[in-house]
Amino acid sequence: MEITRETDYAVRCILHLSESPEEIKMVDGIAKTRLIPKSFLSKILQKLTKSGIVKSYRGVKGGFKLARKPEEISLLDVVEAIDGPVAINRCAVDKRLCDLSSMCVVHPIWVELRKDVENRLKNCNFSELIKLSSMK
Amino acid sequence: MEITRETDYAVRCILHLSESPEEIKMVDGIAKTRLIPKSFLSKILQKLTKSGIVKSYRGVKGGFKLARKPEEISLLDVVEAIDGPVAINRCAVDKRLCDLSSMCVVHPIWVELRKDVENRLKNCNFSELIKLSSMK
DNA sequence: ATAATTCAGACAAATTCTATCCTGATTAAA
DNA sequence: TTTAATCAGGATAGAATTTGTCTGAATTAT
Ligand code: SF4
Ligand code: SF4
Repeated sequence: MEITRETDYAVRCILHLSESPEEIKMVDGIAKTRLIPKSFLSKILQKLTKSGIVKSYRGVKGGFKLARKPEEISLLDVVEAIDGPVAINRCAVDKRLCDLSSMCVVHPIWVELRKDVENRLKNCNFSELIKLSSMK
Repeated sequence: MEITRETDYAVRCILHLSESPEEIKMVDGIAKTRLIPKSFLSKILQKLTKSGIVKSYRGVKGGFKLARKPEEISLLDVVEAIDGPVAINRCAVDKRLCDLSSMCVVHPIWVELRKDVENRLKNCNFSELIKLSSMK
């Protein structure tokens, strides 16, 4: 039960952009400072753009910057943008995916755990994370 | 971020065995009543045996039964036996898996979330789950 | 126009998931 | 002692997902 590297890369990337939310940054620079394969990051940024977390600027002097303020972006936003819903178990996102769900005693456990994980991720925004890094 | 089907099957299986902890049950019967592919369940039961959750009995009238009481088996035990550690993110199980971990501000978040999920799963044992099913 | 940059999609290697099958070992019972 | 039932372990394999790469088209500042 792990997030993918892709998701971790996305988090690194948003972290990077959060450090100077006004600046437009290029894929190449982000990739190098955050140790992410460049062309892979390119794809990730497309997803982040589609889900409205970053904004893209094409052409010369183009690049990416946050679409909203760091405090308005949660870890959950980023994780869901890349990996889809944090399901924990498939039935927790849609009962109908399992024929046993109506009589299954474990089902409610997964549903509850899912909510819990989601809440924790939702309560963690990138403004807070950045503050932690400036304290070093 | 999901458990695998294999893990879900394992949980179903332990649930089944927990309903009559003294009885030795055959793969075929468990597979049929819990809707698990038989040969796959066979493999799963091998893992559960190796990790000491169930005991196997070979030969005629052989099969499987729980190695300890249902209240002494947690969801975490089963999940870990099949899927390995509940990592949430790779760095949460071993910092050294990521070169950035020493200066990463997200790392502690994953570590904490991991502990939290583990505790929830640890606090859920199969005796409690069975009680829920008998209340229907 | 030109150069720089993202966008979109096709492509593909590696890994993991989801099994199946076969042979051999073990055991209870006839 | 023979036989049938049952698990153990390993080989195999298709499907899905992960983890990327590459290329050409579109866009834009200069
Ligand atoms: S068996 Fe229960 S826990 Fe497993 S997928 Fe079905 S409903 Fe969910
Ligand atoms: S970048 Fe941070 S969160 Fe991601 S794997 Fe490395 S230490 Fe963990």
